[in-house]
Amino acid sequence: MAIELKNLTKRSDNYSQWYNELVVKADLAEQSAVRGCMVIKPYGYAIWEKMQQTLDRMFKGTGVQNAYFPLLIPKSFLCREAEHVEGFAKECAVVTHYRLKNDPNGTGVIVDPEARLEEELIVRPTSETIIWGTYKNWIHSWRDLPILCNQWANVMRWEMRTRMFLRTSEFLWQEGHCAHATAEESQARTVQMIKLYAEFAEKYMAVPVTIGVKTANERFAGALNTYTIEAMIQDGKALQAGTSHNLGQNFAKAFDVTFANKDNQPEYVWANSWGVSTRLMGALIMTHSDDNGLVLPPHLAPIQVVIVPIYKNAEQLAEITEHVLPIIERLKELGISVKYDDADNKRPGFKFADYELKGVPVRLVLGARDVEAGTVEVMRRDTLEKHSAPLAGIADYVNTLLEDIQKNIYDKAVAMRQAKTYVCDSYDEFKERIEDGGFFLCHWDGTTETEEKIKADTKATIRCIPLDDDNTPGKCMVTGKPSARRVIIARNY
RNA sequence: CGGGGCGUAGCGCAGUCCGGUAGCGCACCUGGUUUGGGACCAGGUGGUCGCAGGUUCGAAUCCUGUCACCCCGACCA
Repeated sequence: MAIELKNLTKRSDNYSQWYNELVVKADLAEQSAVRGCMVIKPYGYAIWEKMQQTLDRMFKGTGVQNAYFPLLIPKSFLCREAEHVEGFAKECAVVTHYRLKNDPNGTGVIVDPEARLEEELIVRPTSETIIWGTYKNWIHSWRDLPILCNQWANVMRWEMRTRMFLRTSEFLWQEGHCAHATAEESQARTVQMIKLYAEFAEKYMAVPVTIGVKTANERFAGALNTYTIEAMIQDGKALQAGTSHNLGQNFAKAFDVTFANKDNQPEYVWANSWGVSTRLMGALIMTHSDDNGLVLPPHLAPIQVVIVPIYKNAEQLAEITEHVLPIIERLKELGISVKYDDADNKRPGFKFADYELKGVPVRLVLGARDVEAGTVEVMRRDTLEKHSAPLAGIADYVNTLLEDIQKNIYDKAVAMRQAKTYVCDSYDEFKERIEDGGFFLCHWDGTTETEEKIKADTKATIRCIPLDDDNTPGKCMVTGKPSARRVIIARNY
């Protein structure tokens, strides 16, 4: 198949199309028959699985256990927390009937009007309500706390406009829901989990992120505080990659979840919830990819090394394979996933392009020439550089190279973000420069009005109030009123 | 819900203005030659032109209606 990806550039006006085409051609996903939903194909899902496995390991290291709660939520549950229902009501899919029947007027089936549910069920947009409805029965005493549960699930938000991985009607995610005996413990857990997400993003995805707090405007519906990790995409836009919410006692009060504390006094429990979704796939793709396709970080690449033999006939292939097998064995010993592509229905040039498109970090090529010279050609996906290396000890060499690539693409992403992060004190200058994207570090007077003015004027929003140590006060860029510190303002996905 | 666009083979498109045998590229099948950066030659398979009406001897093309999907907004992780 001819791949035309190289004809696209990453100018911001067609970045979206470029991204879409990349997702489809790299065989990650495709649009489904259901509007706004996507089919994740095996290769795309393999990357998601790597993410899942890594996150799961990290969660378990903090004492979190996996559980599963129902897909359908009674409407009355969702309505219990006022802000929560306000936040999600506009985008919920609703189950109203439980049966179909043959259409009496012809062919096909219709919804049986007799089978109307007494109470409608909502397809979960998130699970706080059903989980707190359940936790109520689990929690009686301070000895039952904390409860640290996570679930891997799908959720549905009936978005008007969708984009593959970044915003689909149905998406896969993980949602953690913790119940604690004290406000301090719950707050500590909220921060712990956002930091865990940041570590995952930087160490495994090689995506640098900024940890921060959301403004009241951008906060999760029903939360006291929302912590976020914000990544920067190659076109300079921001992408919220994960959130952790301190829910205070809001949900405990809504669902009447109390426990007897050590003084035998009833007390509402303290809650937090945190999640990351298949949106991380979007962040991964948009951060590293180039015009040749995906660039996957070695720590998450389903195939870390591909070996392509060059041969003219079966005898040559047999000879090359003899040299390749020990390499594969040694790579596997080192825990490296390797694919030996000796298929003879595709020519080498096609394979090269195809594995580049799919972002495989390292390619080894072995032909008669190499066998004779005792060498192998090594190509690294991040820089597209190739060179010859000795066949002896090649697996260990590749092992080091993979770490090199991991570090390099992270450094590159950091440099890109650095180059597009600006300190700005003039609103006029801001309005002009925001058109080209980037993070703007600006002073803000802390009011929702100013935030909304910025949004109305420029379509940019306050992405977060960073958690870093730079707490220099100043004057609001817009109103001139006092500001405690700079915040990140950007356009976002 | 506003503003644009599109619907013709599995995919990407031309043909529509001006009605007259359904076309091209890729993919697929067969045979051969190839194989160190997306192979080439020859032959072949495949389509109720989104759907429903209408005009006409005749409609992918004109008229009316309708349904999808895509992009840009509003909304949002």
